[in-house]
Amino acid sequence: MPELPEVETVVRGLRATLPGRRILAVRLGKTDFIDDPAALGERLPGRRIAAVERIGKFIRVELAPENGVAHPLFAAGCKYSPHPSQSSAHEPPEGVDGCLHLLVHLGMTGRLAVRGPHEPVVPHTHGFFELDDGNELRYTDIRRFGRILLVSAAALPEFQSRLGDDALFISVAAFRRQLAGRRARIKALLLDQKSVRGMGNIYADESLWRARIHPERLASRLSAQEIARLHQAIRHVLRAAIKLGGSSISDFLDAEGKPGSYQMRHRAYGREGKKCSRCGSLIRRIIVAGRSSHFCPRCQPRPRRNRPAPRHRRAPSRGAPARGARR
DNA sequence: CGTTGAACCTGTTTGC
DNA sequence: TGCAAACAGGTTCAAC
Repeated sequence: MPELPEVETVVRGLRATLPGRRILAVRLGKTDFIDDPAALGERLPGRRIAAVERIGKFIRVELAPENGVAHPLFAAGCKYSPHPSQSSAHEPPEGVDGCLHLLVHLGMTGRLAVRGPHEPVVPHTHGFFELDDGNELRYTDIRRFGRILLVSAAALPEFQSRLGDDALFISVAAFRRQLAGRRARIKALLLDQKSVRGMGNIYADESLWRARIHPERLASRLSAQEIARLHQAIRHVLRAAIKLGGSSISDFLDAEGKPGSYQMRHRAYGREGKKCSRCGSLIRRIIVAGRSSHFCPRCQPRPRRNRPAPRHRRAPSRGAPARGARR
Protein backbone atom coordinates (compact mmCIF):
# COMPACT_ATOMS: atom_id res chain seq x y z
CA MET A 1 0.00 0.00 0.00
CA PRO A 2 2.64 2.50 0.77
CA GLU A 3 4.30 4.52 -1.89
CA LEU A 4 5.55 8.06 -1.54
CA PRO A 5 2.14 9.74 -1.03
CA GLU A 6 1.03 7.19 1.53
CA VAL A 7 4.31 7.38 3.43
CA GLU A 8 4.17 11.18 3.32
CA THR A 9 0.64 11.03 4.70
CA VAL A 10 1.72 8.79 7.55
CA VAL A 11 4.74 10.98 8.30
CA ARG A 12 2.61 14.11 8.47
CA GLY A 13 0.24 12.39 10.83
CA LEU A 14 3.01 11.15 13.09
CA ARG A 15 4.64 14.55 13.05
CA ALA A 16 1.60 15.96 14.80
CA THR A 17 2.13 13.81 17.87
CA LEU A 18 5.58 12.25 18.04
CA PRO A 19 8.14 15.06 18.20
CA GLY A 20 9.05 15.80 21.80
CA ARG A 21 7.88 12.42 23.07
CA ARG A 22 10.30 10.14 24.85
CA ILE A 23 10.41 6.41 24.22
CA LEU A 24 10.13 4.51 27.49
CA ALA A 25 10.20 0.92 26.38
CA VAL A 26 10.07 -1.35 23.36
CA ARG A 27 8.19 -4.62 23.00
CA LEU A 28 8.43 -6.79 19.92
CA GLY A 29 6.47 -9.68 18.46
CA LYS A 30 7.94 -11.40 15.42
CA THR A 31 11.25 -9.81 14.51
CA ASP A 32 12.28 -11.37 11.19
CA PHE A 33 11.82 -8.04 9.42
CA ILE A 34 13.98 -6.10 11.88
CA ASP A 35 17.68 -5.79 11.10
CA ASP A 36 18.85 -5.93 14.72
CA PRO A 37 15.91 -6.51 17.07
CA ALA A 38 18.02 -6.50 20.24
CA ALA A 39 19.40 -3.07 19.44
CA LEU A 40 15.92 -1.55 19.57
CA GLY A 41 15.37 -2.57 23.17
CA GLU A 42 18.89 -1.59 24.14
CA ARG A 43 19.21 1.76 22.47
CA LEU A 44 15.78 3.32 22.16
CA PRO A 45 14.51 3.61 25.74
CA GLY A 46 15.25 7.04 27.15
CA ARG A 47 15.56 8.69 23.76
CA ARG A 48 13.47 11.67 22.80
CA ILE A 49 11.95 11.92 19.34
CA ALA A 50 13.36 14.99 17.63
CA ALA A 51 11.76 14.74 14.20
CA VAL A 52 9.80 12.57 11.79
CA GLU A 53 10.76 12.73 8.14
CA ARG A 54 10.45 10.74 4.93
CA ILE A 55 13.32 9.31 2.92
CA GLY A 56 11.75 7.89 -0.22
CA LYS A 57 9.45 5.20 1.11
CA PHE A 58 11.22 5.08 4.47
CA ILE A 59 9.95 6.84 7.55
CA ARG A 60 12.82 8.34 9.53
CA VAL A 61 12.28 8.91 13.23
CA GLU A 62 15.12 11.02 14.56
CA LEU A 63 16.06 10.24 18.13
CA ALA A 64 18.04 12.71 20.18
CA PRO A 65 20.88 11.46 22.38
CA GLU A 66 19.86 9.75 25.59
CA ASN A 67 20.78 12.57 27.93
CA GLY A 68 18.76 14.91 25.77
CA VAL A 69 21.77 17.04 25.03
CA ALA A 70 23.93 16.45 22.04
CA HIS A 71 27.59 15.87 22.66
CA PRO A 72 29.68 18.88 21.49
CA LEU A 73 30.75 16.83 18.48
CA PHE A 74 27.15 16.88 17.38
CA ALA A 75 26.53 20.53 18.08
CA ALA A 76 25.22 20.97 14.57
CA GLY A 77 22.07 19.02 15.13
CA CYS A 78 22.63 15.35 14.59
CA LYS A 79 25.04 15.61 11.74
CA TYR A 80 28.42 14.40 12.79
CA SER A 81 31.31 15.76 10.80
CA PRO A 82 34.81 14.72 11.78
CA HIS A 83 37.17 17.49 12.71
CA PRO A 84 39.43 18.41 9.78
CA SER A 85 42.49 17.41 11.79
CA GLN A 86 41.23 13.86 12.08
CA SER A 87 39.89 13.34 8.61
CA SER A 88 40.49 9.63 8.85
CA ALA A 89 37.76 9.36 11.43
CA HIS A 90 34.47 8.49 9.86
CA GLU A 91 32.75 7.36 13.03
CA PRO A 92 32.29 9.33 16.21
CA PRO A 93 34.82 8.32 18.88
CA GLU A 94 33.88 5.32 20.96
CA GLY A 95 31.36 6.09 23.64
CA VAL A 96 30.31 9.39 22.16
CA ASP A 97 26.60 9.59 21.87
CA GLY A 98 24.96 11.05 18.79
CA CYS A 99 21.53 11.00 17.23
CA LEU A 100 20.02 7.74 16.16
CA HIS A 101 17.63 7.25 13.31
CA LEU A 102 14.88 4.66 13.43
CA LEU A 103 14.07 3.83 9.82
CA VAL A 104 10.80 2.13 9.02
CA HIS A 105 9.81 0.79 5.62
CA LEU A 106 6.18 -0.26 5.39
CA GLY A 107 6.71 -2.84 2.66
CA MET A 108 3.35 -3.85 1.23
CA THR A 109 1.19 -4.01 4.32
CA GLY A 110 2.98 -2.08 7.03
CA ARG A 111 1.26 0.46 9.25
CA LEU A 112 2.66 2.76 11.87
CA ALA A 113 0.28 4.55 14.19
CA VAL A 114 -0.02 6.01 17.67
CA ARG A 115 -2.60 4.25 19.82
CA GLY A 116 -3.80 4.41 23.38
CA PRO A 117 -2.37 1.61 25.54
CA HIS A 118 -5.78 0.05 26.04
CA GLU A 119 -6.93 0.18 22.46
CA PRO A 120 -7.30 -3.30 21.06
CA VAL A 121 -4.19 -4.60 19.35
CA VAL A 122 -4.93 -5.48 15.76
CA PRO A 123 -3.54 -8.81 14.56
CA HIS A 124 -0.01 -8.83 13.13
CA THR A 125 1.15 -5.97 15.32
CA HIS A 126 4.79 -6.74 16.02
CA GLY A 127 6.24 -3.53 17.36
CA PHE A 128 5.20 -1.49 20.41
CA PHE A 129 7.08 1.65 21.35
CA GLU A 130 5.82 3.02 24.65
CA LEU A 131 5.79 6.80 24.83
CA ASP A 132 6.04 9.12 27.82
CA ASP A 133 2.53 10.48 27.27
CA GLY A 134 0.98 7.11 27.91
CA ASN A 135 0.35 6.25 24.29
CA GLU A 136 2.31 3.84 22.17
CA LEU A 137 3.57 3.82 18.64
CA ARG A 138 2.56 0.51 17.05
CA TYR A 139 3.90 -1.21 13.97
CA THR A 140 1.54 -3.63 12.23
CA ASP A 141 2.47 -5.61 9.15
CA ILE A 142 0.48 -8.59 7.88
CA ARG A 143 3.04 -9.82 5.38
CA ARG A 144 6.14 -8.55 7.14
CA PHE A 145 7.69 -7.32 3.91
CA GLY A 146 8.47 -4.14 5.77
CA ARG A 147 11.75 -3.40 7.44
CA ILE A 148 12.93 -1.66 10.58
CA LEU A 149 16.51 -0.68 11.18
CA LEU A 150 18.55 1.64 13.31
CA VAL A 151 21.13 3.89 11.71
CA SER A 152 23.65 6.16 13.42
CA ALA A 153 23.94 9.81 12.49
CA ALA A 154 27.28 9.02 10.91
CA ALA A 155 25.87 6.23 8.77
CA LEU A 156 22.79 8.07 7.55
CA PRO A 157 24.44 9.79 4.56
CA GLU A 158 25.73 6.46 3.33
CA PHE A 159 22.26 4.99 3.66
CA GLN A 160 20.73 7.85 1.70
CA SER A 161 23.36 7.71 -0.98
CA ARG A 162 22.11 4.31 -2.01
CA LEU A 163 18.86 5.87 -3.15
CA GLY A 164 18.20 8.23 -6.03
CA ASP A 165 16.75 11.71 -5.65
CA ASP A 166 13.25 11.98 -4.23
CA ALA A 167 10.57 11.65 -6.91
CA LEU A 168 8.87 14.76 -5.60
CA PHE A 169 11.93 16.99 -5.69
CA ILE A 170 14.17 15.69 -8.45
CA SER A 171 14.95 18.32 -11.10
CA VAL A 172 14.20 17.68 -14.77
CA ALA A 173 17.90 17.82 -15.47
CA ALA A 174 18.71 15.20 -12.85
CA PHE A 175 15.81 13.08 -14.05
CA ARG A 176 17.07 13.27 -17.63
CA ARG A 177 20.57 12.31 -16.50
CA GLN A 178 19.14 9.39 -14.62
CA LEU A 179 17.47 8.04 -17.76
CA ALA A 180 20.18 8.92 -20.24
CA GLY A 181 21.63 5.90 -21.94
CA ARG A 182 19.61 3.41 -19.94
CA ARG A 183 18.32 0.56 -22.05
CA ALA A 184 15.93 -0.55 -19.35
CA ARG A 185 12.20 -0.08 -19.70
CA ILE A 186 10.98 3.14 -18.23
CA LYS A 187 8.62 1.34 -15.88
CA ALA A 188 11.51 -0.65 -14.42
CA LEU A 189 13.49 2.51 -13.81
CA LEU A 190 10.59 4.30 -12.14
CA LEU A 191 10.29 1.39 -9.73
CA ASP A 192 14.02 1.25 -9.09
CA GLN A 193 14.68 3.26 -5.93
CA LYS A 194 18.30 3.75 -6.91
CA SER A 195 17.11 5.67 -9.92
CA VAL A 196 14.42 7.82 -8.33
CA ARG A 197 13.12 7.19 -4.84
CA GLY A 198 9.49 7.04 -3.79
CA MET A 199 7.58 5.70 -6.79
CA GLY A 200 5.79 2.39 -6.64
CA ASN A 201 3.51 0.45 -8.93
CA ILE A 202 0.45 2.67 -8.66
CA TYR A 203 2.13 6.02 -9.20
CA ALA A 204 4.45 4.70 -11.89
CA ASP A 205 1.41 3.60 -13.90
CA GLU A 206 -0.50 6.79 -13.17
CA SER A 207 2.44 8.98 -14.16
CA LEU A 208 3.08 7.08 -17.37
CA TRP A 209 -0.59 7.32 -18.29
CA ARG A 210 -0.58 11.05 -17.70
CA ALA A 211 2.60 11.49 -19.73
CA ARG A 212 1.23 9.20 -22.47
CA ILE A 213 4.25 6.93 -22.37
CA HIS A 214 4.04 3.14 -22.72
CA PRO A 215 5.60 1.31 -19.75
CA GLU A 216 7.78 -0.80 -22.04
CA ARG A 217 9.47 2.12 -23.74
CA LEU A 218 13.24 2.05 -23.28
CA ALA A 219 14.41 5.00 -21.23
CA SER A 220 17.17 5.81 -23.71
CA ARG A 221 14.63 6.23 -26.47
CA LEU A 222 12.46 8.80 -24.76
CA SER A 223 12.62 12.23 -26.33
CA ALA A 224 13.59 15.24 -24.24
CA GLN A 225 9.99 16.33 -24.51
CA GLU A 226 8.70 13.01 -23.25
CA ILE A 227 11.10 13.07 -20.34
CA ALA A 228 9.95 16.56 -19.42
CA ARG A 229 6.33 15.46 -19.70
CA LEU A 230 6.96 12.44 -17.50
CA HIS A 231 8.79 14.52 -14.92
CA GLN A 232 5.87 16.93 -14.86
CA ALA A 233 3.35 14.07 -14.64
CA ILE A 234 5.16 12.53 -11.69
CA ARG A 235 5.09 15.78 -9.76
CA HIS A 236 1.46 16.38 -10.56
CA VAL A 237 0.31 12.88 -9.65
CA LEU A 238 2.30 12.69 -6.43
CA ARG A 239 1.20 16.11 -5.24
CA ALA A 240 -2.45 15.42 -6.01
CA ALA A 241 -2.22 12.07 -4.22
CA ILE A 242 -0.66 13.63 -1.14
CA LYS A 243 -3.45 16.20 -1.07
CA LEU A 244 -5.99 13.39 -0.93
CA GLY A 245 -4.11 11.44 1.72
CA GLY A 246 -2.81 8.77 -0.64
CA SER A 247 -4.60 5.81 -2.18
CA SER A 248 -6.50 3.29 -0.07
CA ILE A 249 -6.95 0.21 -2.24
CA SER A 250 -8.04 -2.22 0.40
CA ASP A 251 -6.58 -1.22 3.69
CA PHE A 252 -4.24 1.73 3.72
CA LEU A 253 -4.92 3.98 6.69
CA ASP A 254 -3.06 7.06 7.81
CA ALA A 255 -1.62 7.59 11.25
CA GLU A 256 -5.06 8.45 12.58
CA GLY A 257 -6.68 5.46 10.97
CA LYS A 258 -8.33 7.35 8.13
CA PRO A 259 -8.17 6.14 4.52
CA GLY A 260 -6.91 8.20 1.61
CA SER A 261 -9.05 8.86 -1.42
CA TYR A 262 -6.70 9.18 -4.36
CA GLN A 263 -7.86 5.76 -5.59
CA MET A 264 -10.93 7.60 -6.87
CA ARG A 265 -8.64 9.48 -9.23
CA HIS A 266 -6.76 6.52 -10.65
CA ARG A 267 -6.82 6.62 -14.43
CA ALA A 268 -4.87 3.47 -15.21
CA TYR A 269 -3.94 1.47 -12.12
CA GLY A 270 -6.54 -1.17 -11.32
CA ARG A 271 -8.71 -0.16 -14.28
CA GLU A 272 -8.11 -3.04 -16.68
CA GLY A 273 -11.01 -3.31 -19.12
CA LYS A 274 -12.41 0.07 -18.20
CA LYS A 275 -12.50 3.04 -20.51
CA CYS A 276 -9.56 5.40 -20.71
CA SER A 277 -10.88 8.71 -19.45
CA ARG A 278 -8.98 10.49 -22.19
CA CYS A 279 -9.84 8.52 -25.32
CA GLY A 280 -12.35 5.83 -24.40
CA SER A 281 -10.16 2.87 -25.34
CA LEU A 282 -10.07 0.00 -22.89
CA ILE A 283 -7.26 0.04 -20.35
CA ARG A 284 -5.00 -2.98 -20.65
CA ARG A 285 -2.84 -4.82 -18.17
CA ILE A 286 0.48 -6.45 -18.99
CA ILE A 287 3.45 -7.53 -16.90
CA VAL A 288 6.46 -5.25 -17.07
CA ALA A 289 9.44 -5.59 -14.77
CA GLY A 290 7.55 -8.37 -13.07
CA ARG A 291 4.69 -6.11 -12.04
CA SER A 292 1.16 -5.55 -13.29
CA SER A 293 1.24 -2.53 -15.54
CA HIS A 294 -1.88 -0.70 -16.63
CA PHE A 295 -1.98 1.56 -19.65
CA CYS A 296 -4.12 2.88 -22.47
CA PRO A 297 -3.18 1.18 -25.73
CA ARG A 298 -4.13 4.24 -27.76
CA CYS A 299 -2.77 7.09 -25.61
CA GLN A 300 0.37 5.17 -24.74
CA PRO A 301 1.50 3.57 -28.00
CA ARG A 302 3.71 0.52 -27.94
CA PRO A 303 7.38 1.07 -28.61
CA ARG A 304 8.61 0.12 -32.05
CA ARG A 305 11.00 -2.73 -31.64
CA ASN A 306 13.91 -4.03 -33.69
CA ARG A 307 15.29 -0.60 -34.16
CA PRO A 308 19.04 -0.12 -34.16
CA ALA A 309 20.47 0.00 -30.69
CA PRO A 310 20.88 3.47 -29.27
CA ARG A 311 24.26 4.78 -30.26
CA HIS A 312 24.76 7.18 -27.42
CA ARG A 313 26.72 6.02 -24.45
CA ARG A 314 25.74 6.73 -20.94
CA ALA A 315 27.43 9.83 -19.59
CA PRO A 316 29.96 8.69 -17.03
CA SER A 317 28.84 9.54 -13.55
CA ARG A 318 31.04 11.84 -11.58
CA GLY A 319 33.93 10.10 -9.92
CA ALA A 320 33.49 7.03 -12.05
CA PRO A 321 36.49 5.77 -13.95
CA ALA A 322 36.71 7.02 -17.50
CA ARG A 323 35.38 4.74 -20.19
CA GLY A 324 37.82 2.05 -21.13
CA ALA A 325 39.88 2.85 -18.08
CA ARG A 326 39.43 -0.48 -16.39
CA ARG A 327 42.61 -0.77 -14.39
C1' DC B 1 23.78 -3.95 -18.35
C1' DG B 2 19.10 -5.93 -18.21
C1' DT B 3 15.51 -9.41 -17.62
C1' DT B 4 13.07 -13.10 -15.43
C1' DG B 5 11.49 -15.81 -11.82
C1' DA B 6 11.60 -17.04 -7.23
C1' DA B 7 11.67 -15.96 -2.49
C1' DC B 8 10.12 -13.58 1.67
C1' DC B 9 4.61 -13.98 4.22
C1' DT B 10 -0.35 -13.65 4.80
C1' DG B 11 -4.78 -12.70 3.17
C1' DT B 12 -8.37 -12.03 -0.33
C1' DT B 13 -10.44 -12.72 -4.70
C1' DT B 14 -11.36 -15.45 -8.72
C1' DG B 15 -12.08 -19.57 -11.41
C1' DC B 16 -13.40 -24.19 -12.22
C1' DT C 1 -19.46 -25.78 -1.64
C1' DG C 2 -14.55 -26.49 -1.97
C1' DC C 3 -10.14 -26.19 -3.25
C1' DA C 4 -6.46 -24.22 -6.03
C1' DA C 5 -4.64 -20.57 -8.44
C1' DA C 6 -3.90 -15.82 -9.06
C1' DC C 7 -3.04 -11.64 -7.14
C1' DA C 8 -1.67 -7.79 -3.81
C1' DG C 9 0.90 -1.03 -2.55
C1' DG C 10 7.97 -3.94 -2.13
C1' DT C 11 12.67 -5.49 -2.29
C1' DT C 12 16.41 -8.69 -3.16
C1' DC C 13 18.93 -12.33 -5.22
C1' DA C 14 20.42 -16.02 -8.38
C1' DA C 15 20.60 -17.36 -12.98
C1' DC C 16 20.87 -16.30 -17.66
